[in-house]
Amino acid sequence: MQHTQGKSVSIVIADDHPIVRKGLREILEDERSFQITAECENGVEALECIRAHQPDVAIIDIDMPEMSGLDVAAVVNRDRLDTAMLILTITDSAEMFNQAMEYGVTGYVLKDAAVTDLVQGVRKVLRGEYFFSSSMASKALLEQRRQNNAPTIPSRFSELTPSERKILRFIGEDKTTSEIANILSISTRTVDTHRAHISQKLDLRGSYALVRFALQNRHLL
Amino acid sequence: MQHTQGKSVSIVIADDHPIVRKGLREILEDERSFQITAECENGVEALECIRAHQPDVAIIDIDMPEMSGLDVAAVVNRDRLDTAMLILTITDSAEMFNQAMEYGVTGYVLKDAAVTDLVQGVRKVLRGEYFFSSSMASKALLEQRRQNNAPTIPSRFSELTPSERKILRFIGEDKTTSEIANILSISTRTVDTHRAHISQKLDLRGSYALVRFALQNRHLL
DNA sequence: TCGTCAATCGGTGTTGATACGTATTTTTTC
DNA sequence: GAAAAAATACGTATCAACACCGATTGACGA
Repeated sequence: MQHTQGKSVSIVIADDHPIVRKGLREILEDERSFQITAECENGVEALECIRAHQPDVAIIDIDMPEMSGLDVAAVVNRDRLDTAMLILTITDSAEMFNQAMEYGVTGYVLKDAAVTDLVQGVRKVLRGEYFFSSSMASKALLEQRRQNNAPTIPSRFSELTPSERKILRFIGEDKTTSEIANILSISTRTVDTHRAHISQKLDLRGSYALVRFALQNRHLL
Repeated sequence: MQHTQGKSVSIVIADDHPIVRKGLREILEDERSFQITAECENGVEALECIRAHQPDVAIIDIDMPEMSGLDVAAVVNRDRLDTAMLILTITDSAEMFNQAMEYGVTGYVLKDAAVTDLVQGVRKVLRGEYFFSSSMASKALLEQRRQNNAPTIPSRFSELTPSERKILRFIGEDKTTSEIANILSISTRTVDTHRAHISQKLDLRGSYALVRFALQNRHLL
């Protein structure tokens, strides 16, 4: 990563809310060395911007139309673009966090973080360091402990097989077991089995918990 | 409503996200005559601020900890405080919109509205006029047409009785009928009856639809 | 080739919720 | 004080899902 010292830092902002963009711009422009190269209002645009301007840092909202912030990160990572990424989000879901990490995102800031957090975050990712909002950091620590120490309540979402994910999507769409069976032309018992496996892996009990999960994690499916 | 002409306009901002507050402040301070009297980060604080400073306009986020923006609006309305209210929101739910209207809110701006919308909105509510983000306005028109023309699919959410709302909240918290019955020390059959009435009023079929509704409209309950 | 895993399908009993109803008591409102 | 609305409770049949348990097939890698 370049730009470790005194030169100007180019930044691209991507968020679908103009008010948030304005806020980000003002906060960042209070820093002498920061320069906003472009503002984007969706994921596709963000990707174009990053390709075109090759900024030092991209600040990307997760929840955007067209293409989510995670998708943008995935492509930036795949194409090995030389732009450090800082993800902005309101939710602090561990799954999204892990996804982001896999896509080479090194900064993760909650929208309700302090203003100074953001500036600090940009500085850190620029230097190739990691930065997380403090509340996020505690989450990450928990996660770590979970993976190292304990066989406790592992939310093994990533272990879901393709079929299981498909079923889970349908559940989120309010389909009953027999409806799903009809749509997929398989037996209801098969769907039943898949449901059972999903519940096991996610440590969920009861049909409603499944619906809740599917609704709340639609973006992962 | 006072302050119809050239004097300075005092404004209180309430939003739990510092970044959004910063954005709002910057946008509003670009207007000569606007003056930010205070920033609040939750509903309780907002109410105190409004009471203490008696601002001309309060810009209130709906989704705040402690006390929602709607609750704040309800109290401001009940106590007949002389502050015009402009609600900020990400969702454009018709129910919330109607609630807000009932609480004397005259401005309703989506967070993804244009920056100019916000300034314009403040100006309008200050003059005692109504202001809605354009996308909101079209929703309102639809609503109107629905109520005038057609007896189609009336979501009679407001007809829910207090008990029914209470039950619905529990349903959203994943409680079964018998659990709810235990908690409230009433018969399961009573809870059954309430469920049936709720389903009727909301035109929902199946237990999952109820859970979905409760989850998606938690803020209304 | 052998084992593992994903995907498929089945039996049976139990629980939770719905869809019909009806009916009493309490509270609110006029 | 009477009418209306809300909260309370019950019967019975049916359906959807879970919780046990079991099994077979095919693919892929060690």
